[in-house]
Amino acid sequence: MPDPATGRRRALLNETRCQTCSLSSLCLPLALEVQDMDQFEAIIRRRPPLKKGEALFRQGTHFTSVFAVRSGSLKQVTTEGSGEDQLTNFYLPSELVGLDGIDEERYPGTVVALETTTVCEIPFDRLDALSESLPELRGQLYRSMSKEMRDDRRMMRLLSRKTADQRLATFFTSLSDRFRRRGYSPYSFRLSMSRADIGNYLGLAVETVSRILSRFQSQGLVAVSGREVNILDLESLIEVAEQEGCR
Amino acid sequence: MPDPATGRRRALLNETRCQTCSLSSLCLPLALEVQDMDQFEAIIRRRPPLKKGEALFRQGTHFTSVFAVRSGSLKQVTTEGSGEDQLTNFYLPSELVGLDGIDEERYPGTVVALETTTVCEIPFDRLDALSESLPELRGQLYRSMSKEMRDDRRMMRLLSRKTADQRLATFFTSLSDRFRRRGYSPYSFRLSMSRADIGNYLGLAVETVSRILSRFQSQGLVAVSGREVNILDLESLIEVAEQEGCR
DNA sequence: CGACGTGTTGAGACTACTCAAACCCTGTGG
DNA sequence: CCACAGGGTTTGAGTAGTCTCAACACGTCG
Repeated sequence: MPDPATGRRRALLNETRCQTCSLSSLCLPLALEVQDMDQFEAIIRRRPPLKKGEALFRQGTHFTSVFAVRSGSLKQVTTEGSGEDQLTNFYLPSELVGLDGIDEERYPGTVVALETTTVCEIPFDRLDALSESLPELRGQLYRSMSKEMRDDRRMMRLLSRKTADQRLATFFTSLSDRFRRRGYSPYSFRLSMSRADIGNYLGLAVETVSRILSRFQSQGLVAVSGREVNILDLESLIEVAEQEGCR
Repeated sequence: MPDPATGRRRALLNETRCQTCSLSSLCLPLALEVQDMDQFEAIIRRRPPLKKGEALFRQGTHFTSVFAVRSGSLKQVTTEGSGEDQLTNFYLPSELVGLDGIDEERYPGTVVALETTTVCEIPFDRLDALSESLPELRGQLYRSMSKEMRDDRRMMRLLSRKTADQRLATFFTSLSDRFRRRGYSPYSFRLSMSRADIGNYLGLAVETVSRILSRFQSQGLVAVSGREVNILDLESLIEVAEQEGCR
């Protein structure tokens, strides 16, 4: 009879195998050959699952690792001065958290789990060293950072040019797309974030988020019940998100 | 008597020497040892100066190189859909342009010179290859990208939480700081961008920019005459930029 | 059952936008 | 040398979208 503790340990080890991970086609080692993946897996550290509301790391603490989301979701919140918080990002499975901490060697925001969440910890010094001998890994790292910069620019455009309606529509179509890419339904999903989070992220008051959601519902674009979302007319939603010259 | 053409050629070559460049302490090779810098210089390509209004590259064209600004300034403009342009960044000397094109291998925006501008072209495949053998270069590249991500987050905060006054004040204090770091006066400088550019960047109408500048002037914070700027009270300007709970 | 967190709805206020017109440089051509 | 055109900038008046404040509804958990 096998020792249950060892069995559990082996199971945990197994879970960190990138080769068996369903996200491998989206995650950092995506471009790696099988033999290289072993090296990559060797530097990954397992983390116990985070409970809802738990912090992965806090703003200002020393930067040591980046993290790949394995399951669940997180938000990044930055507190500047004595002002109020700014929610700068939501992270879904396969996405890389913490890359913006490299420069100053401190995390520029607190990252909090929105639900039970598991992550792979990737110590950055080891990752950097490994990226020396694995050009594909290095390339993927450059691409990840570059993509995040592009996404940020898109967000800046949203915040400076789009109306509240367009922002919400963009938020939902973008979420839908991210779920689709990860193999989930693009039409039906559960929001792990509160209305307040959405508002903070999109630069809108909670009330505005709520109002517009109600209107979308009455227009037959979506069916929202609490945090449960059904997208009824993705086409029109995309149209709202991208309509121009509204201002 | 030396051939004037060769002389000119030699002068051009000389200008691309990082070791004699006044920006070396801010630029990409900042962390390199003298012997490594030679290797880095070997991959840099000289570009003829850009005239005001000329494009360094256009949105959607194939990504090949990143560029370090040597003198002058540029703006990055992204056109999405058939909507209007969004100005996503201004680039000053020593800053790196084009990093957001790595991911999709296409430049996500058109970058245009705001005045006569010289840049160093750094072919990315060569840079990537060199970053394999020069850990300091690789680290600096990671840091540059990470910093740009942090700056983007700060911009998102500005766009979603700050009033028009705060945005303008932030814009000026930030410019002032960037000039100071580059050895120019932090109090007196010439804007290379138009009011329209500033408005587009900050998510404000031109008229709003103009109005608030007039008010800042009457409040004794700055003296503005056309594109000539004198910061009279940097302290107060910073205070305006960071005041909280204004909304 | 009551309390709390979360979400919804309503009314009024305010910031920044749009439209419109005037102003001011700079360069150009007579 | 001046008149004039044209872009960029400033100022004014009215409007509209979003915020704030406030009350209320819903659901969950002790």
